[in-house]
Amino acid sequence: MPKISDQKRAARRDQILDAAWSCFQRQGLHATTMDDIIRASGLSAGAVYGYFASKEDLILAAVTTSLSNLQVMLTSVLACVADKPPARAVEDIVSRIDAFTSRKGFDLKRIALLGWSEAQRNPKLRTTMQAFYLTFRNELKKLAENWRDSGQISASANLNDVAKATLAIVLGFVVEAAIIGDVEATSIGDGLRAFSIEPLRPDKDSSAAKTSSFNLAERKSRKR
Amino acid sequence: MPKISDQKRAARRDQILDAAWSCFQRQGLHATTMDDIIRASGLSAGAVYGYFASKEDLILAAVTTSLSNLQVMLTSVLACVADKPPARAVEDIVSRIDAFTSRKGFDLKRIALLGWSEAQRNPKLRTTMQAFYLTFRNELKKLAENWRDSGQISASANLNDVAKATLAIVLGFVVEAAIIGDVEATSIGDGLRAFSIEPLRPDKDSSAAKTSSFNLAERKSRKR
Amino acid sequence: MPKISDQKRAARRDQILDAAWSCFQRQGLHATTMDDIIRASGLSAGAVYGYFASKEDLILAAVTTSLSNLQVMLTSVLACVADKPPARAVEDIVSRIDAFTSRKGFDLKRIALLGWSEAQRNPKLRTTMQAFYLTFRNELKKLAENWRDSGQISASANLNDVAKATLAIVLGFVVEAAIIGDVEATSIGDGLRAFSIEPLRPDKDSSAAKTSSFNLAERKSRKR
Amino acid sequence: MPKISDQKRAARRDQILDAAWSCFQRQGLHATTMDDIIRASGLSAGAVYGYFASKEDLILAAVTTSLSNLQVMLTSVLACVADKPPARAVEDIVSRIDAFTSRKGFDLKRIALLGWSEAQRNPKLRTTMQAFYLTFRNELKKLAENWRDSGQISASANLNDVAKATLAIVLGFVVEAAIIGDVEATSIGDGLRAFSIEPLRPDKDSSAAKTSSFNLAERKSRKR
DNA sequence: GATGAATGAGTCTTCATTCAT
DNA sequence: AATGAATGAAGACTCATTCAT
Repeated sequence: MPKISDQKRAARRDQILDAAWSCFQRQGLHATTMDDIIRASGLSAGAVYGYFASKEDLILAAVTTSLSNLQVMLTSVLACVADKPPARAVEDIVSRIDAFTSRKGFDLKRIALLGWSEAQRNPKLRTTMQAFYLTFRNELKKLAENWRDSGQISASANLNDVAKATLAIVLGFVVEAAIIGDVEATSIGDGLRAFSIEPLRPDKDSSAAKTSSFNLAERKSRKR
Repeated sequence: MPKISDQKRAARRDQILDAAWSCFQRQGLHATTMDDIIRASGLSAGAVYGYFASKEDLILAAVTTSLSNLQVMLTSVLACVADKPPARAVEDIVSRIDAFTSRKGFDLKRIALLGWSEAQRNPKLRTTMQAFYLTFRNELKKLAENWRDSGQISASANLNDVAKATLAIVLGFVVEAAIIGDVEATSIGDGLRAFSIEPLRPDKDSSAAKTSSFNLAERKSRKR
Repeated sequence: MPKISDQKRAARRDQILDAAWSCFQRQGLHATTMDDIIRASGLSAGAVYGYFASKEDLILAAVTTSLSNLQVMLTSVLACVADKPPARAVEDIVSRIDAFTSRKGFDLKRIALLGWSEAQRNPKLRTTMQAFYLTFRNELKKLAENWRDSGQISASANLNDVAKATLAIVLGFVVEAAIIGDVEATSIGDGLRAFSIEPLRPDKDSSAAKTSSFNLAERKSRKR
Repeated sequence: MPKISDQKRAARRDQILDAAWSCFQRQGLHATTMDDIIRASGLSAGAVYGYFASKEDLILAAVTTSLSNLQVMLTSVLACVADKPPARAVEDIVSRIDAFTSRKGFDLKRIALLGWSEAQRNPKLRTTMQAFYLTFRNELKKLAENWRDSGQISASANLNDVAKATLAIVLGFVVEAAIIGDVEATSIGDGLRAFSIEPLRPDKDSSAAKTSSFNLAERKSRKR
């Protein structure tokens, strides 16, 4: 039988990964059986094992792929956000993360929790994740540099600390949204803004659409 | 063996819970087998099942107990922190969480990730957790009220948003510390302070710029 | 501590046996756990094991006791029935068996099936049962002798065969009643009578109450 | 191993069912472990569970299959027996049941007792069995109609009662043979015949009286 | 290359029985 | 004598992985 084309192979791989995430999200990483994934993928057991040597492998690939998709997205937001003031920048990042789905119908936030948990006991996964978050945090540090240079944060601030705190807010949003579920990017943005010297948005009502490129529609019901 | 005293019974229960957490932390919730826990507890299978009806039950009890211990601790920190400025308050809360171990040798932060992950697929656990975090967030809102009343945050700030953002920072610290591992309470405190009007700590200015960004060990000796 | 009186001991034993049958009847012999019986008896595990050395022992005792109660009853019916014609005698025996409950609320018929099944794999039980049924069949043979001597069955009939067939009808009634549930003593009596030269009961409608000492009330809906 | 043929699949199923019955008959339904059956079948645990979802399922299938085989057999005997006089017909039915083994080396009679016992606590099995016995009894009723029409039983007999009594004799034979073990079809036939107007078998008179009551071995050579 | 039936070690859980108090 | 907590050997069932076809 003729070798399958590389393109087809990649498509198959994605098909399996899709199926896997769909199951993982519904049942968690460990409660999902290979059989669940096999059935969801529409392939045979042998076929799936032709692409991934073991369940662990499949989990690793699934998480890595998601992370890599996320990376691409973050690079793009960070570029857009380079010149924005802190609270706004964080809000935009969070907003994009909130909206992000590596594949149709998948909630990155819930998936992240699964990955973090698994990283506790899977060193390879842990390493991959650390690298990812360190890279991201480094980008946040560059952002912090901009903020400092433009006087938006204290001139003597330790940029590493700022990056750490900023990353914490972003990650914390993911947890809060996944577990409690009533948090939005704007809550984080407005909350953070309250801490700062940055004046409240003057345009809050009149020009909401212009102020942020991301979905601010939900803001209407505000004002306590 | 006639009827065991309530005290002894509770002690046995704790003994099992201790064993369980020790295993869970090492191997994760699902990769831990009942046999692991049974052996770690020093009891027999039957005895363990006399205290917890199923593995799921044991997991639920383990998480719930941790949460409840955490609750007690948080109540006490929140009282201590009521009059402190934002960054300082957050730093103190985070610091206590960082140091917290419900039982000797257990890292609450790693445990939290396991619980969050499990809450995705265990409705009872999810509900318990939501209640816990909502309660905590409500306390943070009271704190935010103090901040506002004392002019430490914007007078027109939405307190719910402030509480949400504050909770995010705290939860995000847990993730960052558990996954990357190089974050401390002071990083969060200092990072957050950089955003604010709150003056920098007098003993900070001179050394901040020199501090290595990833090696934070030196900071430990700083006065807080 | 003083020795318990023999009377009290016997009462305790009966209490356990009662509890056991109640469970057995509901759940079957094997699906019933010792704990079920212990709880139903209101005693402690140790106490129950003070009376019966093992579950097998308890089963054997339970069946044996029932059989022995049944024996007493059968002796009395057989005496009453000595002079009655075959179909009537069988009907009366069956009727008494149908109504028999060794203990309040227990259906002998259902219990019998459990015992028979268990006898397949428990030699001691099997032997006990064989002895019981052989004794009963021997009584039926004496009955058959009366029938033959009074010309109610063929003079040249093999009395052993008659006893075997008679026993079969009685046992078969138990099965049919336990499994299908729509059979009564009168059906058996009337059905058997149809085979014989014995004229149909002339008193079928007018004097039902007198014709049989046992519950004929249910006969009303007859006549196909 | 690609898709297995339906035929092969059915053969494997039968292989498991054979193994199961072999164990059940030896040890009873509940004392038989899945491991016993697995080992007896020569397959693996997983394979067996691929054909039967649970032990309960396997028991149900085993009983149902036996019942269905029995059904086929009974249909054929009933056809053969339609014109025979009562005692003869019963004797023939019983004789065929006695000889029947759904699979080589299995004793239907012992198996029946196990099934009846199990039906007490398994509603699905109970229903299946009731349907089976009701069908069979209905066939017996048709037989009874023939008997009545040909004057072999009382013209005014209630056919339902006759069918009930006839079924009782058949079922009772099964019990008696399984528990005591010294009964044969001829005993039942002869015993029943003694009750009736049906003339004794011409070859019977001379030897009947001499025949030992419990050793029926000699009877085998008698012409039927 | 693909299939999916088969494998069998490993999981959770039960329960008859014991024995320290 | 009585108690009931503890034992631990099974038991039913699962599921990642393989390999004959």
